[in-house]
Amino acid sequence: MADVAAAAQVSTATVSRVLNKADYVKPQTRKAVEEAIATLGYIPSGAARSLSSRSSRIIGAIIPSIDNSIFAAGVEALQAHLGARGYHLLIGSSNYDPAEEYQVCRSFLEQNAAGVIMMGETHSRDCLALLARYGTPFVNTGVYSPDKPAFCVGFDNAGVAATAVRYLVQLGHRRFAMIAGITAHNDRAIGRVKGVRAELARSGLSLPDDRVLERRYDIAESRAAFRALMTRPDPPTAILCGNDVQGFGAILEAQHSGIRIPEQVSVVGFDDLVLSRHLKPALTTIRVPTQEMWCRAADMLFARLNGSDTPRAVEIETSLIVRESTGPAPDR
Amino acid sequence: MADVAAAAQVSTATVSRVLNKADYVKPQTRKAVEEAIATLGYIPSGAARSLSSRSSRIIGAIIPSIDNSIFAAGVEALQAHLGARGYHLLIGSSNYDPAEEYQVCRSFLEQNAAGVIMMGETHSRDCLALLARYGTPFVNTGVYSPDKPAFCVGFDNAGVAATAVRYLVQLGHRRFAMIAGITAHNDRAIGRVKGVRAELARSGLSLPDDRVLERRYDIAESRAAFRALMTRPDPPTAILCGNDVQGFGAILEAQHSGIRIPEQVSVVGFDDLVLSRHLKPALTTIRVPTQEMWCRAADMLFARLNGSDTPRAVEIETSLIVRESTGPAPDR
DNA sequence: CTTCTTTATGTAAGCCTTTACATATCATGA
DNA sequence: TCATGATATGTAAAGGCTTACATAAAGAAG
Repeated sequence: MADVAAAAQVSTATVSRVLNKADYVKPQTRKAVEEAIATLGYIPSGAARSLSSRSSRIIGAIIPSIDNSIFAAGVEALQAHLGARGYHLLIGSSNYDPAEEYQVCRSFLEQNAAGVIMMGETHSRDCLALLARYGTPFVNTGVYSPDKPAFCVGFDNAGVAATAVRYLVQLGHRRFAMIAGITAHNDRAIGRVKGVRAELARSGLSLPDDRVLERRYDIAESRAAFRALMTRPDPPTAILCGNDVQGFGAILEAQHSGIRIPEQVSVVGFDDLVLSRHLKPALTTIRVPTQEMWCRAADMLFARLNGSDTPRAVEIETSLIVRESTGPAPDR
Repeated sequence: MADVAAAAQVSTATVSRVLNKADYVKPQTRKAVEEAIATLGYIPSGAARSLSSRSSRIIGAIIPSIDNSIFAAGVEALQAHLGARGYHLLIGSSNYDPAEEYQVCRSFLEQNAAGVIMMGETHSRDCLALLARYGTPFVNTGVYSPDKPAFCVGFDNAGVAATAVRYLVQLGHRRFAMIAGITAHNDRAIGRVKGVRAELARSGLSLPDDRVLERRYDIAESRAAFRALMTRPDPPTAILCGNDVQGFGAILEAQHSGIRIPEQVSVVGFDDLVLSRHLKPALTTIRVPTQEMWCRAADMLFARLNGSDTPRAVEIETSLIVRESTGPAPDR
């Protein structure tokens, strides 16, 4: 930086001002500095900047599992969004484990992250305490809870799941089952199951515990779950899946075992991954604008970082995408 | 840090020594410091550490596109690997564009990354110059070039692709086609095409330019490519895909348009994504131990960072996984 | 018991910025 | 012409750590 200052015949303070796009700097001076920066190939030290300004241009994102298209797409979009604004993305995964989440969060604070994005709203006390102590803003994604104090951007998982149920009930379905995500420490999964139950109750229907199979978001496990469900004495005519990966499992297993979707059983996914529309039958699912969600989360962080205000809870719009995997309930 | 030092009744230098697990520190002193750290909930400042030590615990990874299972799985594994060693993962994506790669690389150096992992070995001059100037070690992944100066961990794309061709030739195939990745700036894609051509040549066969369709790694585009290939007057009996996503496109399109795989045409993928074995027919493909590859890349970086030595080029083992999408060439 | 090593700890400079404060320059209106 | 306020730039301290160097304590050797 001293070299740049010397080359441009100004002080380092001025170089800093040019770098930070702020304050008064004569256009002419600015130009001289920018040229010096370019010719010298000067790259400012992020460490020094962050040490000196006690804030970094790093945003941390804690993803349950990057190895899931829905998160991968989100991370991709987030990275681009941050990059375009001069920010860097630090990522960590929690494996749906609050303890790991805490560790990752700690490591983000170690790097002096300016903000943190997390999935869901269930976090360990320690994690929240840490964030609070450092005054680091964070936002929860994938959930929409206007009544809670935390910032969030997402949707009402229960409500959205209910939409799918309503549609199936209209199609005449009465015997439901679910291949749900593992609900432990996963409020989104919990919400979806709750939403399904609540909506069924509204129609005087129910979802016995033994018709809710909690499985990891994994094709093999979901295939097995689908098979198990369909080989029962009284198989469901409609299966709601915790996400599209589980929906894929159902459809692929049906292809293999000759079960006809939607004639024998309707299947609904959640997320609308790219593959969903290409499967045969194409998967009816809930579309979630993941990319938008993550970018909004970043924007909320930015807003808070520079003092502009932002709504505490942002709801993003989801929609039921009806494709070929759902149809009228079979006659009995 | 001063607080910790005071609480443990030592100097900050000693706290630093405890933190860095080095030098002589009496077990008793170490214990006192560790307790002080724990009770005070002290988290060292990464910025200050990196400023002072001119090295960080950050590794940057430049991924062409995170939104591709193969990279997502790699990133996931890498993140866990680094996290377990106290390192942080900064990610950026290049979209297969050297200019973007350069920018990302620059931003990593800004954060004083200790090392960088990139895909492939085709990088812009500027990018390499930057890395050299900062003395930041990097390793190329997905390629194996023992003769080149850069560190790398991967496999010989041409050679591996040739394996698949050999297998198909043995099955009696003579009319080949390829749905390849976009080869611009992508040495892996180039290598695979080259390998296919070379191996065909060895059998006295050839692959006309109009039988190599370069498409993005995208299901819709690959489906269209497969359709285009199969509706020609003289359709191929074997199609090699640039990766599994393209293989999925082929299989899914076949399901939709009633083309029988492998009776009419054999299809081979590349990567062995999770989905491949679940499709119908299951996709014959090349298994690549991605997770291992990325972790090895990190290890090579670590080795260089602490002066231990490491081979310059590491080859990881791939294997042809024969499943249902390949079979004898149809009689003509 | 010295003296010399080895081991353990302390002191303080330096890493590269940002930023509060000081200073200099320049229109502007009286 | 001269205050005056706005604009533009400089000075230097501070931020939290690492580490070279200095020093103190503890064994080992004589």
